[in-house]
Amino acid sequence: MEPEILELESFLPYRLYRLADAVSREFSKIYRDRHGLTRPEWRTLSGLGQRGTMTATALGEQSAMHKTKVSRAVAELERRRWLTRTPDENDRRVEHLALTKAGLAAYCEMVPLAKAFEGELLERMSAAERVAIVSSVAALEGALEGK
Amino acid sequence: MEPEILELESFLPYRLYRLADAVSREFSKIYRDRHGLTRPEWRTLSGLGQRGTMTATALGEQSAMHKTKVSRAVAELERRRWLTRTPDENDRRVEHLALTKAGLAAYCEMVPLAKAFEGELLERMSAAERVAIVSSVAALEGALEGK
DNA sequence: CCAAACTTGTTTCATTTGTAACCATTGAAA
DNA sequence: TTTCAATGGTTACAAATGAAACAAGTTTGG
Repeated sequence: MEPEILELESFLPYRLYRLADAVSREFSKIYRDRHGLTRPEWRTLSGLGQRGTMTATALGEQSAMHKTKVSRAVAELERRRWLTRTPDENDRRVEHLALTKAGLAAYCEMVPLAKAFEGELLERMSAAERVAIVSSVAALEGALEGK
Repeated sequence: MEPEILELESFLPYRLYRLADAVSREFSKIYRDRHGLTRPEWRTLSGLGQRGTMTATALGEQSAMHKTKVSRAVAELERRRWLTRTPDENDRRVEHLALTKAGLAAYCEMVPLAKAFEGELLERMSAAERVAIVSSVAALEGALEGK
C-alpha cells in the first residue's frame, strides 16, 4: 500500500508558523536596530505604554509571555531605567510596573514605526484580503480554543 | 499632546505570532509525546517522508530551517537510525538523505495524526473561513515578499 | 594550472528559552 | 491560631537557537 503523504508546504501549522516567523523577524529589526530590544522587552514596553501601569502577571497575560520572560524583560527595562516598580500596598507580593519618562519616550518613538510597518503590509493586500486575514485569524484562534 | 497608543492585542505581527505559536505548540505535543521529536526533527522527518531523498540544503529550503537546525536534526535522526546518508558521487560535499524503514514507519504513523489535527481545526471553522485563512495567509506572505 | 571565491555541512560559543525548583506572601481551612 | 494550598515573582539549570568561524570540496578567472 502507498504510504500516505503530508505536504508540508501547505500544512496549516507549518504555513502559519513560517509566516508569523517571517513577519515577526522582519518587524523585530525595527526594535532591535533602534533600541537593541528583544521581543519580550518590546512586548513589555508596548504593554506598559498602552495600559500605563500593570503587574508582571497582567503583562504576561496580555502579551502571551511566560512569567520568566516577563521577569527577565522587566529586569532589563528596569536596568535601563525605562520602568519603575512600585510595591502594592495591600499585597506585598505584587509590584506595579510603569514606564519612566525615558521608557515612555522610547515607546512613543516606536508606536508610529510599528503602525507604519503594519500599514505597509496591509497596504499591499486588497481590501477584501485585509478583512479576511483579520477575521480568519480570529476564527482560527477560536477553533483552537476548544482543543 | 496625547501619546499615540498601539493596541498590542490587535497588532498584526503579535496576533499572528501568538496564533502560530499556540497552534504549533498544540501540534508539537503530538510528535513530542509520540516520539520525543523536536520541531526541526519533525520537519526533517516530514520533508524526507514527503520527498523521499533530499540534501540538507534542500531540506532547509523546503522547511524554512537554518542550516544548523537541519544539521542537528539530521544528526539526531541518524543516531536513531531513522535516516541514512549517501555521499553524492559527483560532489563530495553533498550527502543524500533518506529515511530508513524505521524512519518511514514513524513518518507513516505521524501523517494521519497530523492530518487529523489540521482537520479538527478546520472543521471548527465555516467553509468561508477555511477559504479565507488559506488565501489570506498566502496574500500576506506575498505582501511580505516585497519588503 | 593555480589562487581566490564560493558552496556544503559541521562545530563552537554566546544568547534565549522553558521547566522546575524556589522564596516570600497571602488566603482558606481546621 | 496554625497549618496548608495557592499566588506573585525570581532563579538555577538544561536544552534550543543563531551567528560566526570552520573544514572540506568545488568552481572560476587569470
